[in-house]
Amino acid sequence: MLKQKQQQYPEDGQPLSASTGVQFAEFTKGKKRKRKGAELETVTLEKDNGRAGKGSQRKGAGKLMRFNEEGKAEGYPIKDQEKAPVQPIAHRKPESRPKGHTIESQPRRQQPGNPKPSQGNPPTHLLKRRDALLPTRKSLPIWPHAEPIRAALRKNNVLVLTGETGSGKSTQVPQFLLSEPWCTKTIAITQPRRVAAISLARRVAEEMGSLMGNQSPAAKVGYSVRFDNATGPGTRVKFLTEGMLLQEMLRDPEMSQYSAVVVDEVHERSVNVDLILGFLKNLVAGIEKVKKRKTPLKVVVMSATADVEALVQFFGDGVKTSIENGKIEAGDSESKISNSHVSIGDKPEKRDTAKMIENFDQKPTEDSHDQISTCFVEGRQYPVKTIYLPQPTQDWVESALKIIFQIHYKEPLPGDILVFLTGQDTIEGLEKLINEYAQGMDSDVPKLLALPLFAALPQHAQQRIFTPTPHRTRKVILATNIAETSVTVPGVRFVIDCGKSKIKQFRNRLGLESLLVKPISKSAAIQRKGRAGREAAGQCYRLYTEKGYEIMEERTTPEILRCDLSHAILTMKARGADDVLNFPFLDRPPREALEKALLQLLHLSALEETGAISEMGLKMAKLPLTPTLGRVLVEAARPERDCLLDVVDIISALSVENIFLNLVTEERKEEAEAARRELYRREGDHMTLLVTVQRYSEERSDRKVWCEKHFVSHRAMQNVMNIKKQLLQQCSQLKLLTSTELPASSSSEAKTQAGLACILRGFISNTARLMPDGSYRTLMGNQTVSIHPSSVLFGRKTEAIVFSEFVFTGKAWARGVSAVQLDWVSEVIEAIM
DNA sequence: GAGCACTGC
Repeated sequence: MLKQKQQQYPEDGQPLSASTGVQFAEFTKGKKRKRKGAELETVTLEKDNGRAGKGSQRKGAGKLMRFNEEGKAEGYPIKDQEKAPVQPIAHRKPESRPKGHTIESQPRRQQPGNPKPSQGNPPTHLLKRRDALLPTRKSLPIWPHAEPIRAALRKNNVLVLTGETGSGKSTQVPQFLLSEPWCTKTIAITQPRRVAAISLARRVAEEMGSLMGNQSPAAKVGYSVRFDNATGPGTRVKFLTEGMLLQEMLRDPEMSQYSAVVVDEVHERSVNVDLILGFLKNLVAGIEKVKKRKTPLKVVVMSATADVEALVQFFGDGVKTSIENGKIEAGDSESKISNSHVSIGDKPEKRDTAKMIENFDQKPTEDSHDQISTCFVEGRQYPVKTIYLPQPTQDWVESALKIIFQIHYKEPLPGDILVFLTGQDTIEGLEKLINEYAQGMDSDVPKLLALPLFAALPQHAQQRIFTPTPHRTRKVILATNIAETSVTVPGVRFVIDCGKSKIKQFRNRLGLESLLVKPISKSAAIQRKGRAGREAAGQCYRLYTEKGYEIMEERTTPEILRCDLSHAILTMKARGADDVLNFPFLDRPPREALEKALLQLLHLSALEETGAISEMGLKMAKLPLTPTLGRVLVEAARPERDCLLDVVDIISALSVENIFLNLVTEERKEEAEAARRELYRREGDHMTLLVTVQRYSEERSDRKVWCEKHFVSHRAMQNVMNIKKQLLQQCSQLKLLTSTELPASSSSEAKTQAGLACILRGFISNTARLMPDGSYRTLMGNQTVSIHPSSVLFGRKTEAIVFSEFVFTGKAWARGVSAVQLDWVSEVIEAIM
């Protein structure tokens, strides 16, 4: 069977014949250009061709590879960043690191005569490095735009900047603004991911000849991410994650420490970025009831895709329009803008990069903030040829397999293949098939090395994609959409895109979330394709037809339209944006979703009957937890509960991915069951988590060995301890930690009951009772739910349950389950209804 | 007796 199939792959390196069922319609430029709606694609191709020669001639381009062309060391996830904050990004090429020293170690070797950093002058080697980097900076596409950008922000408070991949916007824009007369304080630049914030800060520090913020009081550059704050009194450029800035905005509503906020990667449209933009809009327009700033806050919104119109409209009169229309449709706003506005400078279609700033009045008012500047900066990308399937396929694992071997036989090395798949199971399935087929290859054919890549994969296995490809070998990286944004895989010239991805969707009616395999959007398809053209010209095989591409949605549905909104709304209320139905949303969630979330917050007593935020709600909003978990924590601090320390342990464990390792074989599973038995508690999963965290904390000899013995993830437990520490700090700040709790003050039975009562208070909508037929039905909603097989209560019958997770995967499952008494549940429900 | 894309405070 295997042999037969192998013979379908010709050995002479010719493409597969029609008999194999794989044939591709070639993507032709001319044909495509005439087609409307595919313009973005066409434009990229055109421009790519134009830039290819330039790019390849560019000297020193390769040396910058550790950063992408924006000077951004794109997010290889170093999970234990806080443990190794100065660890070089995993895929940095050794030669691209500063030679002979690191920024971190050098200061200790200061010669006595050299100026000390604390005296305000950076060490000379930093200045040398700064000067050496200047030519590279000057060659970035954004460099010629420095003056227009400065001029635009002198005139207006808001700038929308579209910069394609490789334009250099993330590193250069803050540096352009630093010397401006209005810029007397700090510039904040937000990033969706920790690694990006950290590595951008490092890069900009190098370019500015500065130390990192926590190394010297004079250091000008810093970053701030959870568990890792590297800022100091002299920090003028501060990279932070979106979540970090949101927390700051709750504590300092007028953002008094900043002169400007640069919101980067807006096109990714995280819930956090949507909230930040809404708050900034209110702040810039003076709508929010915050203390007025003495100087206006400058706002730069940066996006990779040309969504300028929507953003301009948003900061212009967006609020009004969006309320009138209920929901802004992308197409709608586009046509409106183009009718009422002149051209906004160079569109992507043009290759010429003349001055691109043009201001245009949205509507004349006395306020200058109604004027928004826009700017487009081209990127640096090699051309990528797109190849579609002639016929749609159901079995993309099979199609991918054929194309992998077709490329392998036909295309010369080097040139690795990146395959986008939906999840772990399809990845592992394809990996197995590749290895089977590769065994049958002739010895004169180069080898194939299949490497899986998904977030749940252990760190060391993920690292394998960065190790140099062995001689006469082609890597095939099988990835989820982690490779779309979070990880840049080096060496890729061929992309195979299955056109699907798993998307989480919250169902308001049922109050549960489900994970669905859905077609990706055009913008995601373009993003995936672009991964083939980062180092050289490439090819993208799409496992769908050209028609299939054309019927894709233009862009991925923003997260705010498909998630549980209770956290977002609590944040809004905590910031004083009381009227959530009229909040300036870039995309307005359906009314039903907003109301569902408001009701949920009311049930948690985070809101008063009037809809105003309660004192409890304010505390919950300041905790790095979902509203439900926040509520559990606040409940535990009440004197009559008095079980805060236990509950912090449980919540910390609930805040990380599974702390119990997932075992594959039956044998290992049984082994794990036996080893964990001493941790399991009949009260359920929450008390089991508590015991596990307690035992781990008590372990004084070797915690790693303890974890191995109990089949517990050491990495997850380290994370639990970090979160625990942070929660305890915040509890003390919020005056929650004033209880007289003593470990021996009450019986363990009473403590368990108190802990469960707190969990019940937070998760009151996630409760179910046992029915006579043995099934469970939720008490608020009357839906059938089953205890997930991963629970210690699986297969057990108890009169009522409370669960911390409610997911739908073929069937409604309760995960993280505790047994409770039915009258406890009824009591709480009666009290809140 | 099931199955889990990806971030982040």
